[in-house]
Amino acid sequence: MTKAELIEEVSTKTELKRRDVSDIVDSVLECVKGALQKGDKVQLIPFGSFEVRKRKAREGRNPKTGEKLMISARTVPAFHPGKDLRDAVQKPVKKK
Amino acid sequence: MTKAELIEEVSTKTELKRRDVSDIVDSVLECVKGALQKGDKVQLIPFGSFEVRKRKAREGRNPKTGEKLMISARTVPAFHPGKDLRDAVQKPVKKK
DNA sequence: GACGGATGACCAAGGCTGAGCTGATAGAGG
DNA sequence: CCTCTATCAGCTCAGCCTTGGTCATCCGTC
Repeated sequence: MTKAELIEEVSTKTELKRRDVSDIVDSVLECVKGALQKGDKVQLIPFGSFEVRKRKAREGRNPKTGEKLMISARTVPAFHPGKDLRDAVQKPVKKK
Repeated sequence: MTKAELIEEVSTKTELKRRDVSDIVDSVLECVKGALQKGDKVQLIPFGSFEVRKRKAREGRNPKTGEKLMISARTVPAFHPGKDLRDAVQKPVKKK
């Protein structure tokens, strides 16, 4: 599902202009990005939370050449799913 | 940052009603959840992608008692950050 | 606006899985 | 049309993930 399809679906659901939906979705992503830049956590309860994770430096490896290389410590964006999402994606094999 | 603050900020940016923003954000999350339930991937380029990840069954451990326990295989929601996000959360040490 | 219900964070310790390294290409999205 | 992402290889270690109770907080209702 692409952003266009998502916007299509949302505009249908909410009966709002696709332009507005697109605008809002874009702004939401901008805001989340901004918050993460500031190191803030974004909580979309009960959907999940966006947060930044510190990654320590480690020894990686070039999968093509097999050469060892140093991966510097970095900050990566992470998403922690909420209960709603975790439950939703579970296969209906086991119904709780 | 909570959902309310996010909506506040987005409504300010887009100059749209807070009610509409809230409605749309909610619908977006619903759509993403639905797509993930179907096993689809949701691409919010260049922000990132939501996808489901298969987790193999493994032997866990009760951190309280130390007892071993079997963790059944499961499907978990995951978020893969896009280039924009990955770059954004990096410390401004290196400005591109 | 205030309260209640619900959800998330937190913590313990330890083991193993999965992410992620490069980079070129192909395909698709904006 | 340009940019972005997925994909793939093999290998390694670090981060995560488990339970469960409690506390804070967030959302929604009244």
